[in-house]
Amino acid sequence: MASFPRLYNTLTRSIEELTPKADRVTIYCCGPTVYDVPHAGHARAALAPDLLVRRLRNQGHAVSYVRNITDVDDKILARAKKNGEDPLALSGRMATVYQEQMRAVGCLTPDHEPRVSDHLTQIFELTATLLQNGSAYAIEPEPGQKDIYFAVRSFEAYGKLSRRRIDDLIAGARVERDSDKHDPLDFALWKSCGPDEWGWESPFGRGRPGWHIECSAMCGHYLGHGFDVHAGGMDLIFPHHENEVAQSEAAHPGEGPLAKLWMHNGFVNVDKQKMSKSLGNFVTVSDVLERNDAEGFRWFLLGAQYRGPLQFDTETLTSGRVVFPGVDEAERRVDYVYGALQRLRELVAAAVTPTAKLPAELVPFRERVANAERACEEALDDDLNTPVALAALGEMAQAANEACDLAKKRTKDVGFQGIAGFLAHQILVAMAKVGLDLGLMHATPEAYFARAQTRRMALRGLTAAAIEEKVAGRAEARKNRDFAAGDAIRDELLALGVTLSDTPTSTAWSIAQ
RNA sequence: GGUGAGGUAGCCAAGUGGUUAGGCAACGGUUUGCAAAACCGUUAUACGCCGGUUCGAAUCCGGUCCUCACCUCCA
Repeated sequence: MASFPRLYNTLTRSIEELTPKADRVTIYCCGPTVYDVPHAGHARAALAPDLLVRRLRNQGHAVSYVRNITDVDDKILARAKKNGEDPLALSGRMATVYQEQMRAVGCLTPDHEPRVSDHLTQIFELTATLLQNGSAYAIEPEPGQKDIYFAVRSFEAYGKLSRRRIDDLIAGARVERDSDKHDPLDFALWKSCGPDEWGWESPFGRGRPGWHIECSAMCGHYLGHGFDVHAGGMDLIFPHHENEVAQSEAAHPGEGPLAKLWMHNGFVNVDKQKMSKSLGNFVTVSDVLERNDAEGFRWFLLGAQYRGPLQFDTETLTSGRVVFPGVDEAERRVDYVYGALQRLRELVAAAVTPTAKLPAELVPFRERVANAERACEEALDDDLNTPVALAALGEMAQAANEACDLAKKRTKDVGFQGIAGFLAHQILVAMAKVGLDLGLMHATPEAYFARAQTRRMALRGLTAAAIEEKVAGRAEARKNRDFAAGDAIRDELLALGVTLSDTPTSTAWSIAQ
């Protein structure tokens, strides 16, 4: 029986079960305007729909996922001018960075990543439709040029998404400089420009599209009118999404709403304030990935439910180095879970004896893991409650560690080892499933720890060869039972950030964050 | 002014009427040559404030204080 997640719908202000119109769930996410590198907030915004897509696919549903890239915009033009760069070269460059970094934080590549510059035709068509049916009007600042505006008052339902009344908006009265508009709330579909300015030839003369029209044109082109889920940041509810609704629904009268369900993610806050370019308090994704593991960052972002605020703390150490304590903490959790996975894999590698009936002392482990797996899925289906889902994954890792501890105590019981290995295999399967939903734990533990170690060594200016030389020296001292000398070396390494852990046969080392 | 979100233990963060969220940090213990990791326990009868409803409220209702966001570009 097919089931679907329940999600908060901004349109109805309530939690609803996602009920797709057709066999394929259609999802559109408002991506970034690419005039600069992405910051932590962009990553959070990409994450919410990514979780939904993952969950749906893992439940066996077909999904069409579209995330646009706005590569035509006045901010891009302004930045390009400043750089002395072609605007599309700048936006192209930044789009690549965005795509790479979103992939790095574990976001699936969307089925389509349309760019405005490739969809001018669709924008022309939509604009023409709105002109034809009286939803939009043209003003001619120069002969042969046209500025085209959407007539907000022609769309009766205007304000239904953001719950604003037109008259309240007028009362809120920003100063309107462009008095050519019929109404101060009207917004541009097409902005004319001179022959030497950045723009495209259109049926309305040379110019550039307005801010909102590109999303209406692209979501309609890829998903049709009336798709299932439209996602984006909370700051887009008004005016961007309100205007999208107005444009698209005015162009498709009688065809129902543009999107059935609107999901909006909360902000990443720095000192309780929204992280934003204009405040200058932003931390870029590169800043974080330089310092922390990508999965640690993802875990951090999942640590708060997507609709609420997420507190991003920064701390400057006495050394001057800036660290992100919250991300560090999340990364330690990732270490913990990978550590448990590694132990499970070792147990499986040693022996696996499939059995229909586990001994009584192992039954509780299997039950805990099954419960945690169910809790994780239920949490995700309940409006993507990722903090609860992460707690469930942590519970699985803890059960795994306990089971491994138990097996370790019984190393001489060969029969038990095989059965424990079988249990370990089952736990691995369950954790892999949960990891797939969350977009976490997709590396092998060995690969994860190797990459973490490489990065942490680089941060501290250490090399493996230097560390191993010290470790060898300590092993020699310990072999001679000169524990004082051995401990001195260990303390020396610890001061450098290297932690040693002795096993009966060898010494492993790891780097602190 | 209009609209919306939120205030939960030292910190982060779930929870929308009654049975443990979870994590981090700190401390104690098991284990260890000593450590690390792992495991167990404590910190924790926390829910901005004042009333009300109820057998029972962090959770519902009324009031109030504070914070943040959107109304101009924003994920």
